[in-house]
Amino acid sequence: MSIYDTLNEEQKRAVEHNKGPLLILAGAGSGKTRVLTHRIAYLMEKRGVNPWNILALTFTNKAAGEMRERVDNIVGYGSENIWVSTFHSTCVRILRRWIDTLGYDKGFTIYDSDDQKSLMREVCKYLQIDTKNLKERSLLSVISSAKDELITPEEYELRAVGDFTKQKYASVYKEYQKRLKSNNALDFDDLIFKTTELFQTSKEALTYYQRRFQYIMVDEYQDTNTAQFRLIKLLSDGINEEGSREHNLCVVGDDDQSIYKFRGANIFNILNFEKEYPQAKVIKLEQNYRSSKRILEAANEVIANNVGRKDKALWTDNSEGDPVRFTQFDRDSQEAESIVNEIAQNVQAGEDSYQDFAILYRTNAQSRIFEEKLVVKGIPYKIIGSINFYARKEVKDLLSYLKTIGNGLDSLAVKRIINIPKRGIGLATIDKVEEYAIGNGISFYEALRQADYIPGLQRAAAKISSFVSLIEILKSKIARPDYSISDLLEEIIEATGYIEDLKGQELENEDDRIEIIGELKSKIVAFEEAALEPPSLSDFLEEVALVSDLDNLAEDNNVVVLMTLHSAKGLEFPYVYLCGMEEGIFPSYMSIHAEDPETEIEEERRLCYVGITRAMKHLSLSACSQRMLRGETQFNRPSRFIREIPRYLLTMEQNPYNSNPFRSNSHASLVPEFNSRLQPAGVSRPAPGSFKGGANGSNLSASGIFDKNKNFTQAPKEFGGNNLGTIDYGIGDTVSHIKFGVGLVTNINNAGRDYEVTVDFSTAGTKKMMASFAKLKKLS
DNA sequence: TGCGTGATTGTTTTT
DNA sequence: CAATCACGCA
Repeated sequence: MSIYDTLNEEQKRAVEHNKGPLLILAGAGSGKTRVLTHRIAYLMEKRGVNPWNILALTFTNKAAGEMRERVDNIVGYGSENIWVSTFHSTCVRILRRWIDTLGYDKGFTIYDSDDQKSLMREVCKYLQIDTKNLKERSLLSVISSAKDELITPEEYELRAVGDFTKQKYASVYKEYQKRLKSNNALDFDDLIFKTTELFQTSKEALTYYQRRFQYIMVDEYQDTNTAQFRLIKLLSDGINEEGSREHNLCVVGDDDQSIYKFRGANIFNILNFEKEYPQAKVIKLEQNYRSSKRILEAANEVIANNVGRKDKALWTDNSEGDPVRFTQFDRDSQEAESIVNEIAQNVQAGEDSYQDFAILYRTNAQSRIFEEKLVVKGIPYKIIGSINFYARKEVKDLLSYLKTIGNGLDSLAVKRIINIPKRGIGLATIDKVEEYAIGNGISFYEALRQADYIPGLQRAAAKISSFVSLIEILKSKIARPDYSISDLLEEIIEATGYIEDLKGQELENEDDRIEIIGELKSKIVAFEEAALEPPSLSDFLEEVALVSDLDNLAEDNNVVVLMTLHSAKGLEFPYVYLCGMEEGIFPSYMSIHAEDPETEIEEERRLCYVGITRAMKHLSLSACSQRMLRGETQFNRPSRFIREIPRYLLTMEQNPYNSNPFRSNSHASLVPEFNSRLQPAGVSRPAPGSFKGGANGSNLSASGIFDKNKNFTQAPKEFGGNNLGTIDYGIGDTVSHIKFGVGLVTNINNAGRDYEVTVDFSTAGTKKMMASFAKLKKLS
């Protein structure tokens, strides 16, 4: 029996597809990584393709690492010659070799978003742009979108004619790009952009890679942006020995999981693949191997509310599974505590371990309260993505030393550390040096070396030269072949007295900070040990620039993981808690109030689909009627996505913390149908001592229970009353249900604002349901 | 130059 | 509730 026999029919067809473009529409959990890895194996084993000629592109290092590992496992030999890497690393690798043709130095550094912001700050200062009105972040996002669309500063300027704001953006973009170049630095978007630029200017480079990459695979194709699309297209446009274009391009994606529009992802890349390549073969993978029937159905029902999707229907042979749970809490603290307690109980019961649980949320800020509760309970956990390790202050400081030593042209790094620890070199001095540097067309560091010639420095000049000689000494040391990066770091800490300085500052979390430095040391050591030959400083800096939090997930083994829905894509967990299912949180306030809410809500819905389909066995959704967000209390109604899940798939619970639901402080109804009109979630910014505004447009005003204009302090009291509608059936009556047909009412419970009715259906079995959802009709 | 204070202000998601 | 910023003082 061969390894290919374990594949289903469609998977097999995808794996065995011969030449020409192939689009694999792979639903969530349909085994797409399996198909990709088996296809690579198949190409090598059965079609004699040289591993050297295969390129597999992913978006995250984690995905790349997984694919590499799985390929290694099924391919006997030669797998190390396959290029399996992220778009960004691939581009870095190419640029390291060729970027001099674009006028950059091959030792370029990569700027992260903090660096970008610092640089943009300088640009704004230089161009005298008031960053009160135009924030650095928004300018950067304009530039980022331009780069995603492969628009150069010059083109941007051309398009900006007659538009004052755009002309301003154009000048910012130009200056920003100029400074990046003089710092010999590239930002994330440049990595892709410059690679396409390289391929368009250097026939030699393009031909080289076209010849090399005769088979190209792209994972998560729905997330590609225009620049990435162009890159793939250029690479796959090569001519084979017979002189024809084969386009051996295999892309895998799921339009329903396209969640990176904000980052420039162009969903038409996947929707129009067949137009771009009319000869393309399309294969759909619709069998899900991950989730229970109920979870999958919930996901299908939610995503069905989107229009303009590629037609597909996911199904599974897995068991029915437990119902999906929805719990409505009063407060975010209760939500967190309840979830954390539940995880603790489950683990204590012995069936499951911490790593089986994931807590997913829309925004990073929501992790905080969970962290609090997890710490109290002593549960091991890992929060992905909130702050990247390499973005920590201490780490950035020390890395800036490394960068300064490795690439003196990176002025940002030099400026960052010139006064860390304090050397008495202040802003005024830096400005003078900067002026001199610009005036003489030299780098900032070069200007520092000439400090003696800079007018007006006086005492600072001596301080600068001692800094320069420190760097120079370190530079000469790293040139020695036996001197490692970890030695260098050690030396930097020693020579600068960095740790002593840290201790001297008497910060409250001093120990954490020192521990972080230790962690950096061990990461460097690990990097050096993993390398086949002694890595260079720039190798390490490159690794650091491209690694994300998520990539290290496998390092911590048995922990509960917390992350955003975006980060969760591609992962799976037996238990998934999808929390903060509230209007204004998820879907986000931004999407509800966007210029084009329809489109934005669809993206949120895809995100919800991604979240639901992460769950294998147990899915628990929750919302809070009251939530603290950045120092203010929000009152939110349950998310519309809850309502999109059919009732018969859900069990609902309300305020488990209140034994008496009538005393609940809840301001939002559990019953989504109750608020038939969708309106913005209410946010109050109360003046001290007085609540005003409030749950505008919520069910409460709609129901007439209280008026928008009334004070909130009074509202909860008034809301004590019950909303129980009347039901015209009782225990023992026969009723009919729209989906389940005819059944016998066996029990009715008062569940706070609603009745929970238990019905014994002749065909569908016994179901518990909320009276207001079930719309039961009395028959006798 | 550097530090402390109070005020202001912000919010999605990330390679 | 943060993080950032302007301002004033040593």
